[in-house]
Amino acid sequence: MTTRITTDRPPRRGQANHVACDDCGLFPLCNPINISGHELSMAEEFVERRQPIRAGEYLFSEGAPFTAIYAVTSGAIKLVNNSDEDEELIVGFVLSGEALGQTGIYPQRYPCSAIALEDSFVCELPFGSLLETANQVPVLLNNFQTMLHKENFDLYRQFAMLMARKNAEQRLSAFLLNLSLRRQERGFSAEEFQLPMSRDDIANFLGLRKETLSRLFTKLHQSGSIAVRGKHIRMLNAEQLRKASGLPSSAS
Amino acid sequence: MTTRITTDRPPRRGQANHVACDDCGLFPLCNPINISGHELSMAEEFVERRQPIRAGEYLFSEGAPFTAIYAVTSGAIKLVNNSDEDEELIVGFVLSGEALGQTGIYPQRYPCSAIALEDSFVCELPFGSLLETANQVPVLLNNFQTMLHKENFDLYRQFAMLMARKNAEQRLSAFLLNLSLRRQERGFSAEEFQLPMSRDDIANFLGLRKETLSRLFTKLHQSGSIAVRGKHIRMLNAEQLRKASGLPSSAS
DNA sequence: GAGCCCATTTGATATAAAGCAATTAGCGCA
DNA sequence: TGCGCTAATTGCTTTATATCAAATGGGCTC
Repeated sequence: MTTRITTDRPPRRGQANHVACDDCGLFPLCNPINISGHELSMAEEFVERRQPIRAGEYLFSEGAPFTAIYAVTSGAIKLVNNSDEDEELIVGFVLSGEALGQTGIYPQRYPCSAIALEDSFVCELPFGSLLETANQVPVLLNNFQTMLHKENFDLYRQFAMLMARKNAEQRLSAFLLNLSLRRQERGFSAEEFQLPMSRDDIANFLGLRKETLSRLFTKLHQSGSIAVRGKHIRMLNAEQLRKASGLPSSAS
Repeated sequence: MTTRITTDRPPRRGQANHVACDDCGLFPLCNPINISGHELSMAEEFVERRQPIRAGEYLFSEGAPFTAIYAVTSGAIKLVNNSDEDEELIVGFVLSGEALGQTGIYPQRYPCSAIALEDSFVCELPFGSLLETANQVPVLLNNFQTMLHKENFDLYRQFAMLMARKNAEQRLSAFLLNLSLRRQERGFSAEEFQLPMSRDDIANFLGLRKETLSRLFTKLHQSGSIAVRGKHIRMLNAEQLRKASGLPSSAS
């Protein structure tokens, strides 16, 4: 085996592990008018492209003033809440192609910290530029609102309310389906991938202990739903996993 | 003991059990400009005031087109998700003075059903009117966005993420503190009140069994945190309850 | 390539909550 | 006021997950 960190397949377009612009969650903001003919791109002027961030580094910190929205173009980020003094509380993971920081808009402060799970690249869209341009391009603000609402609903409200009532196996099943689906949405393989986070991080996010989580990985492996080898996951039977998740139809 | 249903104290202003307009969550939308001198009130023209709704009746149904935002002026409403075919999933409670229906804006459909827990009154603010007026009064839209973000953060994101990791006692403690705080915000007594919902509803919302919940009420009662007699609650030691909730400082 | 460190897995036991059954209490109605 | 229905409580048993402890494994450094 080589020393390559990931065995992910490349996305539909662009370089391996890097998401292409038109698969990126920030695309509707970077390119608010992309209909035939018109070409207003904020990307050229405002977006700071491909900034590197090393594993463990903070992209922004909880409570810091809200200045920019980001998109992960490669790698992965965890969102951490430290308000509970003693231990960190992981409130979400941001995958390659997904946006983060949007939720800072309401109180004008980031509600959580963003920490790189592995060496990553991000694009930065300063919020000031966004507002300035929004006056000329109303659709921009609309795109932003849509993004916010979608995120609030999909990522937080539904998922968290479900979590509160699901048992350990259902939580892990739902989590894996969720990751797989999100990868698919960004043009990555939904069937096979490397988990960017540790077992501890998953356990933290799902409100379980790492021992319980480990046993569950073993159980899902043995039941034939997935193949697990360390962080490498292969989805063998998504339908079975969906049943195990206790979710109605399509996991958010 | 008399046959009066509730022993709630009256709010700061207005009739007993009815919230006054300026304690109402819809106030910033009904009266977007209430600064000295100006008086633009949507209330006079558009708001349908004090519509009665009987216990068990639907105010709106999950999936129905989004037409209006409501405020509960007296009584209480439960928000129910029926997407899980077999059983209902209670995703929240709306108390007197609070708004509901706002979250229908994104997909233009109500994401859950609203069912009266007891005979109640609501005000209705048609969304069409809101949009029309918003063109003339930009601050209106801003108030609306603020309301949405606040709700998404307070009511759902934080609360639900906490729930997923809290044990039964912590959940119930947090729930009671949350109710108490919300009553206080609307000018009702935070120390003593009637629960508008059944034990089954609370258990459903908190992801617990009613037997577990019942034991916990007994436990909190015996520990001196609260006094319970059926649906009547008296908060005896909020600080103790806060500790039991495992929440950092002020429960949302 | 060997050794070390830390993440992960596995095993054994304790504990919290669910599940089931029976009793009690509250409330509407005759 | 008493009856009857349903909600709520309580007791007992089972199950799922946490907890504690030990063993294994993978990746990194030298």
